[in-house]
Formats: sequence, C-alpha cells, structure tokens
Amino acid sequence: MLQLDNQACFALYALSREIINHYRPLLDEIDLTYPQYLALMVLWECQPQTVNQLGERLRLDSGTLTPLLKRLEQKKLIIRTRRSSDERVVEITLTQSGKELKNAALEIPVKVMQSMNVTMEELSELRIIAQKLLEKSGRGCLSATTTD
Amino acid sequence: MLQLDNQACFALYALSREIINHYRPLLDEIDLTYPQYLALMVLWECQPQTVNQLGERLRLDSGTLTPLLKRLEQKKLIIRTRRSSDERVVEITLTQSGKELKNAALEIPVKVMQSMNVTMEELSELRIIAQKLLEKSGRGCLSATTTD
DNA sequence: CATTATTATATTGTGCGCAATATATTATCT
DNA sequence: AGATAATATATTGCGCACAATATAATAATG
Repeated sequence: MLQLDNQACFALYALSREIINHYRPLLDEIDLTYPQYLALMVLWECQPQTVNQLGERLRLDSGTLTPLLKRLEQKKLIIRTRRSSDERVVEITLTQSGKELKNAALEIPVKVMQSMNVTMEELSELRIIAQKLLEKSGRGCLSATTTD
Repeated sequence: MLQLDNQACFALYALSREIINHYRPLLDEIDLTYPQYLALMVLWECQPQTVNQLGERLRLDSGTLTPLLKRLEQKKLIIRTRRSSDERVVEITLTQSGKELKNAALEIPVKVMQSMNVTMEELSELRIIAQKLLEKSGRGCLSATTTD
C-alpha cells in the first residue's frame, strides 16, 4: 500500500522531467530553458511584474529567479529596473525582442504534444487533477490569475 | 488552446516540486534527499543492482547517479564495487544500515499524504494517467519491474 | 592477435531549486 | 526623529538533471 503512493510521486516526478526533455530541443532553437520559458510566459500574460509576483505565479523563490532573470536580461529579452517609489522591488519588463519571441514560442506546445504522442484530453485530465492537488496541498495560486 | 496544455505541463512541474517539498522535512530526519530516497527504494526492492539498472528504473543518467551514489556511500548506506567479471560495471549493494533504513522510511509516504491532504484515490488516479503518458512518450520502463 | 567498435561509468560545465543568510529599503512605534 | 520591525531582493552553498566529453574495459572483426 505504501509503495503504491510512492510510485504516484515518482511517476509524477519522472513524467515532469520527461515532458521537459521533450520541450528541450524545441526551446533550444530559441535559446531558452524550460524555467526561462515559463517566466516569459507569465510576462507575456501580464507586464511588467515584480520578482515577487513572478515567484508566486511560478512557485519559485528569489534564489532561483534572480540568476534566471539576469540570464534573460543578458539575452536582451527583459529589463530589470528598481521601482523608484520603492527601491526594494525589481520590476521586470519585456524588451521588444522579448515580446516578439512569443510568436516563435506559440507553436512549441503543439509540437511537444505531437512528439510525446499524447492527446489534449489526456493533458487536460492530468492538469485538472494536478491543479486540484496543488490547491489542496499548497496555497492554490495556480488558477488565481494574480495579474493585478 | 495552446496556453491550456502549457498549464498542464506547468501544473505537473509545480506539483512535482510541491510533493518533494512535502517529503523534505520527513526525509531530513533520515538525512536523505528525495532522489537519494528513490535510489534506495529501488535497491530495497532488488539488490544488488548496477548503475545502469538503477538509471533505467529512475530514468536518470550516470552524470546524476554517480555523485548521488557516492554520497550514499559516504553515509555508509551502500557499497560500490566493480564487478570482477566485467570491470566496467559498478554494482551497488546495501549495507546493513542501508537495509535497516527502510523501516524508518516506510511510514513517510502516509505522512506525506496526510500533510498534503490528498486521498489514496486522487494519488492513484494521478499515477495511472502519469504512467500511461510515460509509456506513450518514453520507453515505458515504469511498470516493467526490471528486477531481473 | 591487433584494430576497431561498443559498452559502462566517470568527469565537466551549465542551470535550476531551495535553505540559510545578508543587504537594503520602507514602515511602525514610541 | 531614532530605534525596531517588516519587506523585497540578492548571495552563498549544496544537490540534483542533463549534455558533452573522457576513460577504461570488453566485444567484434579482419
């Protein structure tokens, strides 16, 4: 009985890496890692956002985001500026090429679905359960669309 | 439509990390990381195993496993020995304390379920879909029980 | 039997992910 | 206003993941 739930956690862990591995060759073409791609997706939705807001959305802390965002800045995809009214917060803004990269990224998810040989229905089923468990166990800020 | 499947991948990625974060305080008590715990679980099932066999089961390569296994060896939980009949392969054997650690680890999954506030049914549902997608997209060596 | 190819693991380098800590700024409270 | 607390980000250190490469041993071939 105990083993069974272990396998559930492991299956999730393995599948998560498997999907990212399918993203990799496609993201390589636009010189992004999967976490960098996620950060840009959040910014494509709503912009500018603070590091804190990005972190809540992605469930990542500044120890992860700061270097990641610096790499995106080096690639001239975003700009990091301290808010003049509160010098503690760093606001992330997309550059023109950062905005334009969205067009190249749009087709990636379909290609991943094809390369993984999975259907929209399977993905939806998985997403719904995953989001339900995220809401139960964590703060549940996934479907919150915190794009104030 | 494209956003939807992105969120499926992200939900999985976020949930995977969330679960591991729930494991962390429990695994801290027995001085293990989650990947180290997984490696030991495979060894508790079947022992000894080569690095290659462990890697297939965990879907991890030697670049990840070699340092991980060296840490487990430093903790006196396993022993790494080169097979005399073929000096290329490294066989992993549990030490006595490595075997005994299973007892302390047995109760962890139930505690994780409780701390995440999820049911066995939800986990099973998730595991079944995840394993199905893993089989479709990858080599599908999850339910293979490759414990020769 | 020597050469080549294959196999198994190790090494190196990059980028997360997260805990712990540090730093700097702003808000709060006498 | 000055001391204290709270907030937002940055830094450091460790352990994965994975690609690329290296090393060593075995198998296959002529």
